[in-house]
Amino acid sequence: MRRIDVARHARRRAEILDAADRCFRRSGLKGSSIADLCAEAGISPGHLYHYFPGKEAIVAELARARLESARDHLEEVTGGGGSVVALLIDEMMTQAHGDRATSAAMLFDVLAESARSPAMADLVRTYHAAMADVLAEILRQGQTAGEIDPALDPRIAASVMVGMIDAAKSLGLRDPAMDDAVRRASFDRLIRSFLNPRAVVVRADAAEIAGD
Amino acid sequence: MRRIDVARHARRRAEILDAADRCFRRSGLKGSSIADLCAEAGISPGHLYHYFPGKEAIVAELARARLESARDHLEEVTGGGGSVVALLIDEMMTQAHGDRATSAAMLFDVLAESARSPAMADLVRTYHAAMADVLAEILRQGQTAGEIDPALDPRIAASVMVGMIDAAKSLGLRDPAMDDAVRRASFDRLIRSFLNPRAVVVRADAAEIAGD
Amino acid sequence: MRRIDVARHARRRAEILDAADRCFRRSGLKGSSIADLCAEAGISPGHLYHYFPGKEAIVAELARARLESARDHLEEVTGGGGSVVALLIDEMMTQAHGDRATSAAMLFDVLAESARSPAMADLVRTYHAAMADVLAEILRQGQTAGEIDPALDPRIAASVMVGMIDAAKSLGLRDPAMDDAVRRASFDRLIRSFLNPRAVVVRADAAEIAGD
Amino acid sequence: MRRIDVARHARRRAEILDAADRCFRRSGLKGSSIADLCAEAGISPGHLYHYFPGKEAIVAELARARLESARDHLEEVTGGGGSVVALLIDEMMTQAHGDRATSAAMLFDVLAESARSPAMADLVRTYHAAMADVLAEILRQGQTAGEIDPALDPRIAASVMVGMIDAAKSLGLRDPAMDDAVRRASFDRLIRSFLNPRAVVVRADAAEIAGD
DNA sequence: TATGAATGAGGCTTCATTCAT
DNA sequence: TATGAATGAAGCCTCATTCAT
Repeated sequence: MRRIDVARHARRRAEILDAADRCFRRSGLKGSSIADLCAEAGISPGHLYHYFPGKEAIVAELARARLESARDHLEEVTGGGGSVVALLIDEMMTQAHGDRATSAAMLFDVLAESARSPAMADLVRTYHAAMADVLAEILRQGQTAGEIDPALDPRIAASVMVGMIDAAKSLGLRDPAMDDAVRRASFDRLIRSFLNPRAVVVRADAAEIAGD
Repeated sequence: MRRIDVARHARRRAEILDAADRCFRRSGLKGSSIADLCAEAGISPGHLYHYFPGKEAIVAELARARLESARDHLEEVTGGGGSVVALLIDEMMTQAHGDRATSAAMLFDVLAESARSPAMADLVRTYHAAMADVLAEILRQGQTAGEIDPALDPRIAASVMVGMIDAAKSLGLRDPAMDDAVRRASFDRLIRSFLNPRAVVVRADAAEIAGD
Repeated sequence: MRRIDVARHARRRAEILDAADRCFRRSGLKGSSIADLCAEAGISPGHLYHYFPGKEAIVAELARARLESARDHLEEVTGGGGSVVALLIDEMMTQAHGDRATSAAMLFDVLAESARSPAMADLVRTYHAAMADVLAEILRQGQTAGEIDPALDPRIAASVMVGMIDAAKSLGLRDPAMDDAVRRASFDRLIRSFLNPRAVVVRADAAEIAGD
Repeated sequence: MRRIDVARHARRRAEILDAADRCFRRSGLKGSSIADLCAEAGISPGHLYHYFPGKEAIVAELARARLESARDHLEEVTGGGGSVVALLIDEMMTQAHGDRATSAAMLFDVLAESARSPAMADLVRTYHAAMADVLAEILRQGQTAGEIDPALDPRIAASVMVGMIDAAKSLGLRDPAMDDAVRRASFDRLIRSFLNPRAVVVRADAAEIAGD
């Protein structure tokens, strides 16, 4: 008698998560009420509990989904060839764009919450490690290709790179007036000179000699 | 009598703000109730409204106070001599330490809120600008002293430095297991090679020649 | 096919009632939700309404079933020979044992509800009368056998006996630490001396003379 | 500035407890909502939480108050002289009267809850012990006065007496049509023959000889 | 200045019940 | 017969804020 069952359930769940995502971006984690989520999802307050055991579970699942998709995206990007460093910087600027402010807001909400909720802290640590692992692999490729200073510990540098992505987001909020070209140039220099200071110097010298 | 009252009033206000600060660090902006603040400050709920028109005002004033004190601290530190770059890095590590997690949590709460509340956004922008101005002055001194690449725009670099402080905080939450020496070395390299890649390379070469 | 369906229906109903019984014992009348009953019975919430018009009907039917089975049990026990008084006391201790606490809890829930709901009050009165009628017949047999004071009104004494069964249950909750042998001895004396004080005295005298 | 303070607070608390008592008698423990209590007490829903941390606390305090007052009442009654057994029976009938049904309902609600909630079980056990201690003292006096069989363990008999009070309540609900004189006579015989079977027999003999 | 009583809206969650399939 | 999606009222509790004292 039941047929679609699982698919339908999963679809509904996803819809609710989407609605929750919109609410959380708009009003923050604590600023969004269950009633808000339900209104956004177009369901009744009671019905939400057929899909999730509570608000915390929704937050956790959404946070996990976002962190996971960030990692997946990184993994996917890795496949192509080309300059690893350029790729990294592109990635960073991309992360800082899009629904820039709201995306950053939710990330910072999650980070703030991770300082208070052990469960959220676990989530954040786990997915940070996963992202850093993916990035470390990219960095190792860059070292093999001679693009990146071989003396750098890839895993530690990867962790720092994630910090740079956060920095890009924080600057997006702190200094939204900054010109995008300037922003990109700054992070370009920041990342390049961290990953391979020698290349930066050489390039600068070449430019100088060329009469820049 | 007038003067004493004014002083008393100001003192009380400061006490309440301190209490609020403790609460907000502990439980977050939305997670702290007026009752919590009052309990922490040792006053009655009604009385709190003699000092502040509402919770939002407390949050705003506290945020302002914190941003202002961060700027003041920077300004104060500037006075001494010594290596400007080393000073910057020390400053960054200091910021990342202390009640590290709780301090970061409140900053991220404020940043997240700034994506939603125009008033908070103004506050964040204004004080970011103030901090960046102070930092820019330090960087200029470094350029005069030959420590920092003179090609760098001091004001833009200053903005990036603030982003690095945020990055240090975010990494403190994302990767708390990272060794402090490693963390310091990473940020040392990050900042030094951003501000003066040539110096980093030269120093590395010297170390190599010395047979490291 | 008709017959099978009817049997199936009855069987299902009984299963649901059993599940409800377990829930009600565990969590109380108001403490058990329809969802709980369904989970325990292994059916869906919607389906339950094919068998019962609502929760109240389940409670009523279950109460009736329990009171009825108590009466049936008494009736059944009556058949055998032997001392009627001993049989009564055994019955009382048996009632007080088993899933003692949970069984008592449900009885008291029903009694309490009977003070509020006229329908429940009717049920309780009706089945009390039925039980007392059965017990009265036992007592009459005891009087014929000379075991019980013939001056006692059997129907009234029967009502009191039911009260004693309730007392045994209440003491089980009020004083669970009381030793079972002590409990039995107490109720033994209570019942025997109520039903036939002379026999108790004579027995005591005999014991004394024997040099106890 | 505050003056009445404590007295006012205590008065309000008592008023709320009274209102709660009325609600619980009327609709049962689980059947009374916080909104009901507040409406009955004439306060707003939120305000109740200035006096009690939650519903459970109200239930517990009310249960405690009732059990305590029952014990105090017993203690008070003890003071007078006269036949201890008569006093006990009077007490029992009194307990069974008054707002009989509602009082019994609340007791049974509490007993039922004690089978599920450890906290309530503790309360019930504690106050049962207290009541039984008081009763035991009365029984000891009766033994000294020669009214009660000296072979009886007073503490155990006291526990059984409490069970009899419960039985009186249960019979009030099960068989409300029973004539009060009959009810009294039954419990009179029950208690007297339990506490001193010999006296009952002697009295019966005397009555018989007198030509009853 | 200072208290804490008081409010009522709103938060999260549970529930008995109905409905489409 | 059987499911489980769906509802919306209600339950307990918290909150920012106001008011009488």
